[in-house]
Formats: sequence, C-alpha cells, structure tokens
Amino acid sequence: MSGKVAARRAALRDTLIVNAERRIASNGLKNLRARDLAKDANCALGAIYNVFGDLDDLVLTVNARTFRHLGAAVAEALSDAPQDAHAQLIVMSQAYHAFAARHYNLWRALFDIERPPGETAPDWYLAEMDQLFTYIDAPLSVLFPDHDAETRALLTRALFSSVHGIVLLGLDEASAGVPAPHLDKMISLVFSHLT
Amino acid sequence: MSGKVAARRAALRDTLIVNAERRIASNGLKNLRARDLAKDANCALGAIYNVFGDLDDLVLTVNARTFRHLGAAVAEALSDAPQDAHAQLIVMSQAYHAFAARHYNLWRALFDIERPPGETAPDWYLAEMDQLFTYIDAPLSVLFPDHDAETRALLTRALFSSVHGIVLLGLDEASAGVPAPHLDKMISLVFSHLT
DNA sequence: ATTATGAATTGAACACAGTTCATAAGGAGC
DNA sequence: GCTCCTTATGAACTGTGTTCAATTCATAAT
Repeated sequence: MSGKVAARRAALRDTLIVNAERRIASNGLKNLRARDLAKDANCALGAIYNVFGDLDDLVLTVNARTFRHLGAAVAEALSDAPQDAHAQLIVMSQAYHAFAARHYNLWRALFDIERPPGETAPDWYLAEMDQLFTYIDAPLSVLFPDHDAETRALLTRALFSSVHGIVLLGLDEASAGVPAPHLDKMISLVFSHLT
Repeated sequence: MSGKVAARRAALRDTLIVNAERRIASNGLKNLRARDLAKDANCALGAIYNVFGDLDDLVLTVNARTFRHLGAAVAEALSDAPQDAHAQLIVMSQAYHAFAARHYNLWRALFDIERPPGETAPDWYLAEMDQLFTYIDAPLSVLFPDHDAETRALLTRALFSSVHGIVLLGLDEASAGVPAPHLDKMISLVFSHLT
C-alpha cells in the first residue's frame, strides 16, 4: 500500500489547515506561529514544510477557503434579495460587511498577506474576485443600461472597492471605529445616491 | 552647556527620520531594518532606542510627516479646483490617488503599521483625518443641503473610504492592477453618479 | 587643571521568529 | 529478514527587534 504516506500527508495537511484557520480567526494572522501549529497537529516542526512550501502557502490555502465562504455568503444574500437593483447592491454589500465583521481576522488575512514583489495573485483569488464582480455587474446593467461594457466594468470595480474601503476603515477600531449600523447606513447612503 | 546632549540626540533623531523615510519610500515598510538605519546614521544599534521607544515609534514619526504631506497635497489641489462641488470632490480624490501612487510605499506605511490591540490611533492621525473629512464635507453640504449633520458626516466618511478603497485595490498590482487613467476614471464615475 | 559623579552610549548578547538539513525512523520489494 | 530508498524529525542556522552590563563622556566641584 503506497498510499499510506499520501494519506498521512493529506491528513496532516487538513489538520494544519483547520488549526491555522482557527488560530488566525482567534488571534489574527500576525500571531500565527509555526511552532504552535506543530504542537496543535502533534507533528514535528519540519513536517509543516513537507506538506506546505512555507507558512505563506498554508495561509494562502486558508485564504482560499475564506474567500469561497465569503463568495458564498454574498451569493446567498443575493439569492434572498428583492428584484430591485439598488436593493441588490445594498444587500450584497451589507453581506460583505457582515462577513468581514463576523470573521474579521480571516477576512483581514485575505489582504494582509503579502506576496513577493512581482508575483501575481493566485488564480483562485482572481477567479473569486471575478465572481464578486459578476454579482455586482448585473444590477449595474439594469441601473445604467447606457454604459458601454468597459465603463460598466470600471464602475463595478469602483463600487466593489468602495464597499471594501468603507468596511476596511469602518472595522478598524483604532482609527475610525464606526458602529455596525452606521456602517450599513454608510453603504446604503452611497448606493442610494447612485443614479 | 547642557544642551550638548539634547542637540546630539535631536540631530540623531532627524537623521534617523530622514533615512527611515528614504528606506521606506524605496524598499517598503517591511524591508526597514534597525541595523540598516544604525549604519545609515553611523550610530550604535542601541542608539536608536535612546531616541525612539522602538522602531514603530520611528515609523509613526515618518507617518506623521507623510500624512501632513498628503493633507497638503489634497489642500493644494482643492485650492486650484473650480467652484463646482462635483469637480471639487473629483479633484481632491484624484489628488489623493496621485499622492498614493507617487509615494506608494510611504502611503502604504500609513495603514500597514499595526498598533498593539486596544491602542487607539495617535492624535495627529485622527486630526489629519478630520481635516480631510472637512475638505469633503463642504462640497457635500452644497450637493445635499437637506441631509442632517450626522447623515452628512456618514456620507463624508463613506466617500473618503470609497476613494481610499478604489486607490488601495487599484494600486495593488498583484491583485487588481488598474492603470492610472482608469483609476481616475473610476473615481470620477463614482462621483458623477452621485446625486 | 584635576577629579569625581552620574548620565549617555555602545554593541554583544538575548529572545524569538521561519526555515533547513544531517540524521533517524519507517516502509516497499525481494 | 534484509536492503534500500523515502519520509519524518528537531536541533541548528539565519535573521529579526530589543535589552542592558560595561564603557565612555560631559559636567561640576575642588
């Protein structure tokens, strides 16, 4: 049975992912320690590097999960939303806010991990991003049927970035610290003025 | 002459600030090294800690300068702007974009430094932020005279955060990477739809 | 001038990360 | 059971920020 090794490695991989996710969620990305993970998984320190290239690889794997969950949360909110295009944009954005607030450290890890210079984001990241853009693009087509595709693509990006910025600064307790209902109002304010 | 020591320390302080700023600007915050700074300043490693509590203290000092320059850039753009409220919002935002692009690493350092948990942002940070909010508030008062003060304050925050988000994601080459003219168009798109 | 005293400076040492790699342990094929 | 190759191990290596005992220096008293 030569799959013995593979199975053990796969199990270790899962254990590491689960524990890394738990540790990031509760203590934040910057408090993630290789030695803690090894203890969690009852494995040698070096074993982590048999399964992942380095810690960033592991974090990136956690991030892929997080981004999927984020996409799912937005999609679910959208599926329950009314037909009104404005309402859809607001519901999605508030779902983004809710996810970011609920899983703050995991959400931050999506953007706080830094890539070596010149390296591009992983494919799943760009794909998940595109998916979010697609959700936004539909109601925008309804609201602004006269825009050409490129302009609408820019507006889509711009509005996603806007919501991201509002949530990012709004959830940063130390600098801005806005209560959740205010954040939701800020989101709806921006979209309600969008004509 | 007891000012001898104080003068030497003040000189070292300045030297460290200037070199830290240069190093952050060219290599980014995460490549700033205490030992490099000591070599730059021809001082002992420990001398840094006679003058600053820790490296974060030094970076915070650099950040204060950067934030002042940022505020000045926005103010200057505003002073050259037309009377039209929409135009003012766009000009300021594009000035923000221009500053962030021109001094990318210094601008990132403003937000990438992390504070100990529970610690609030320094006063100069909040004050500089308020100043930016004030610039935004004026044209918004013209555009939306019917909003009460609190709603307008939320809209101000929301729009600042929006621009920040657009610039933040737009300048992140690895993930989004939007050319500068597109970024400016995204900014003007958002504001041109604001009614 | 000389010396005595305490403050300021120094840089080797410390603590603590991620990562590596010589060695040990384990499994596959005969 | 034996051999050989793969895999796992964790002590050691490298590179950080920070500290602090030892030293140097500035000031004032004599």
